[in-house]
Amino acid sequence: MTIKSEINLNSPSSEYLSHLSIDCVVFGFHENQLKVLLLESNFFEEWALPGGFVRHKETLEEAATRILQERTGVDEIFLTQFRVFSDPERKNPGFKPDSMQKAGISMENFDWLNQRFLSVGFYALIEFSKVNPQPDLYSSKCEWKNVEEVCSLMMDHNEILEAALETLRLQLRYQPIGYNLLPEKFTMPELQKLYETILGRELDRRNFQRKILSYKIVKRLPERRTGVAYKAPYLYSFDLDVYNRALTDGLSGDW
Amino acid sequence: MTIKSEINLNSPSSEYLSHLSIDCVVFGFHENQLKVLLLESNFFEEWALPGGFVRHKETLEEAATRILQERTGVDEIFLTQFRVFSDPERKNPGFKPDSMQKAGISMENFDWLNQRFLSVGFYALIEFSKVNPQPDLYSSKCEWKNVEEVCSLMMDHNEILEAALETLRLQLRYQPIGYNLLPEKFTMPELQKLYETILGRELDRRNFQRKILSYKIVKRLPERRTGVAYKAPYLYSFDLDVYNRALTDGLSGDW
DNA sequence: CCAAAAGTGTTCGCATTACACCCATGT
DNA sequence: ACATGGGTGTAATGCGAACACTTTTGG
Repeated sequence: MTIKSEINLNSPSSEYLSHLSIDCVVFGFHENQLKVLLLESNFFEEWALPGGFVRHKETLEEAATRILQERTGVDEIFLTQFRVFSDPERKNPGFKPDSMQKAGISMENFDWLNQRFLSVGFYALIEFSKVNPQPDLYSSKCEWKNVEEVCSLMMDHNEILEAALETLRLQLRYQPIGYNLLPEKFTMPELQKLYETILGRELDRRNFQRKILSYKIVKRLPERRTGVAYKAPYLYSFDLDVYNRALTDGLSGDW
Repeated sequence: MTIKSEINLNSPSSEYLSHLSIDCVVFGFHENQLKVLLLESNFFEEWALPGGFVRHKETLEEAATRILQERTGVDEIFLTQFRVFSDPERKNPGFKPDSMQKAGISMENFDWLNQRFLSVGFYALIEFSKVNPQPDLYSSKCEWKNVEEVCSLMMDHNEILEAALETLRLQLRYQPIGYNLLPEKFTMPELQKLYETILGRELDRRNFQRKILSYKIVKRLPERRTGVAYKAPYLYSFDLDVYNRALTDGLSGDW
C-alpha cells in the first residue's frame, strides 16, 4: 500500500490542526443549470464536498484555496467562509474499522480520522468552462453535479451544501452575482436563468432586464448570439468597474 | 498562587479543543446608546471580549453559551456565529513570558496559551436591564461600554467587534430587531434610536413609525410614558407571533 | 407561415421620501 | 408663554409587478 504515504494519511496531526477541517462548496453554471463540484471517495464509494485540513501557518482562507487546488485541480478561486459545522457527532460514517482496513488504512490513522471534527464551510462561484476538474488520490471521480439532483453525500455534506445555497440566496439580495459564474459574454436570458436557479423561482423577463440594466453592472455588446433557432439575443458583458463598486457598496435590489 | 488551579489554566488541552477559541460580542441598549459587554483582564490590564475554549463534547453554540455564562454571569442567551478569525499571527500580545510570570502562570501553560488560536466570533442581542454583569476569576471588571467609545482591545478583538456590527447592520435589512434589546415596553422614539445607532445615521420620525407599524411587529399599548418633560409618548410592545414569523420569513425593509 | 424566444413600453399600485402642523408637558 | 419633543397627514416620486404587442429566426 504505497498509496498511504503518497496521500499523506500517516501522522497528519503534526502537519495539520487537529479537530478542524474545511469543506468547499463550489458552484458553477452550465447549460442553464446550477452545478456543484463533488468528489467520489475511492475508499468509501460516497460522494463528498472537496475538503481537507488546515496547516499550522495558514489562514482558513489560504487553507481553503489550497485544499480546493489539491483535491480538484481548480485554481485561483476566491472562497468565502459562511459557517462552522460543529455537531460533536459529526464524523465520517464511512470511517469504520472494517472499511478502513479494506482501504489499507492503519488503525492509528483511523483514530485520528475518527475523532471529532469541526468543519468550516466555504463557498465559491466559478466559471464552469474555465475548470478542468481532476480527482486527487483520495478520489475516483471529480465531477459537476446538478444542485437540484445531488444524491446523498458523506457525513453532513448535504446540510453544508444547503447552507451554502441559503447564503447565496441572501447574498443575491444586496450584491451583484454572475461575474464568476458566466462566461465573458452572455445573454440576458442566461443571466436571468442563473438568478432564477439560485432563487428557486421564476422572474419576469422584462422586469428582470430593466432592473439589471438599471444597476449598470452589464453592458450590451453590439453582437448577438447566432445559430439559435429563434430570434438572436444580444450579448452582454459585465462592467467590472461598476460591478466591483456594487460588490462593496451593495445594491438596493429586492428579489 | 491558588488562583491558577481554581481558574483551570493548568493542562487545559485535555479538556478543551486546542487551537480553537470563541469570542462573544454581546450587544445591549441603554440610555439610547448601543453597548457591548467587555471584560478587563486582571493579568494584562487590557479590555477584551468575553471568550473561551471549546470542550470536546459540545457544539460551538453550546460552548459560546457556556463561556458567556462562566465569564460574565449572563445566562440564557441565544448567540449566533458570524465568522472565524484565523490569522496565524493572531495571538495574545499580552502573553509574554515576563507578564505571564508576573501573573504566576507557569511556562507550560504559556506554551499552550501562546500557540496559534483560531477564534469563532459569536454575537448576541440582550436586554440591558436583565443583566447583572459579573467578572470571572480571570477578570477584574465586567462592564457595558458604548460601542462608539470602545478603547483598544486585546488581540484582534476590535476587528471582531467591527465585524459583528457589520453583521448586525446586514441583519437589519431583512430581519426585525429589538425584542432582545429593549425592555418589555418601550416608546417609538426609543426603537427608532436603536435603529439609528446600529445604522449609524438618522431616520425620519414619521416614516420610521409608519414602516415599523406596517410590519405589525409592534403593538401600541393604551399607556403612555409619564414623567417626561414634554408630551407623553405612547408605549409599545412586540407582537411575538408576528415578530417570530418575521424572523424566519424576513422583511422587505430597505434601510 | 408558424412556433419559439427575444426586444420593447405602459400602466397601476404601493412604498419611500420629504415636509408642516398641531398637541402635551415641565420649566 | 415657550421650548422640547411627540403624534399625525399629505403630496410627489420612484420602483416593482403585471401585462401585450412586435420582431427575428429556423423549420
